[in-house]
Amino acid sequence: MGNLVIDINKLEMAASKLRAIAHPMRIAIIDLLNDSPKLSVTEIYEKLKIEQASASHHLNILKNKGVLISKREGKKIFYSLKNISLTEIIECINRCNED
Amino acid sequence: MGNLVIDINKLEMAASKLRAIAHPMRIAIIDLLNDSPKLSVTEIYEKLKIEQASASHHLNILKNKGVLISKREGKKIFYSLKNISLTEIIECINRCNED
DNA sequence: ATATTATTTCATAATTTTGTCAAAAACTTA
DNA sequence: TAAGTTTTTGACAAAATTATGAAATAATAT
Repeated sequence: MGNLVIDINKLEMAASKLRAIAHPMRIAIIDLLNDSPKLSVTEIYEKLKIEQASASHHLNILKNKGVLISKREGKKIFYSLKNISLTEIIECINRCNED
Repeated sequence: MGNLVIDINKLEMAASKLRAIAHPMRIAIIDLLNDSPKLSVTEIYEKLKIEQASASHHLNILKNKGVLISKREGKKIFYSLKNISLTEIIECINRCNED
């Protein structure tokens, strides 16, 4: 009785992951990466017409939340959607939205 | 190409729902309601030792996000977990946390 | 070393969330 | 109707979170 049924840490992780994704510029980044297997920071900031540092910042947020992965190849660092990818996330969202 | 795959509205709804739940006092409220089928606002604020208005605000947030439902009976208004309840939410969280 | 690419840090601005108070509303009972 | 409960609402300031831009730093390739 009265025992905490919900793990507040997991909740906060999930909430912060969704919050991270629910941002116009980051949606745009995810959208770009949904069409290309991988893109460098330069490609991303040029396509989206934002500053490099800004792109890096957003990419880092998405990486920290486990949405993206990065891999260096020569000079550049390429970002990709983490394999489990969007369909899983979207399924989760829809589940959360069921009323 | 470049078409928005994610519905930003659904994302924001899910994010805000999780954010609503991921709050210590609201977790406590959900926890209380997990043990009782229904509780009045008075019962809740007394058990949690918070102000009535504060309880009402939190309850309203949870109700707006579809976590709780309310029903008037005589003088009092009783809140309950919305039937789909916690197991669904917890499953969703765990899904979201899969790495 | 130099140029390129990306990250990190820092300051600051903007936004969101919270808590509290007082007033209003909804309802019941006498 | 008047008086008493119970709950909601709105307004406001404090606190916390998030966003943004500029400059410094790091890592790599040639």
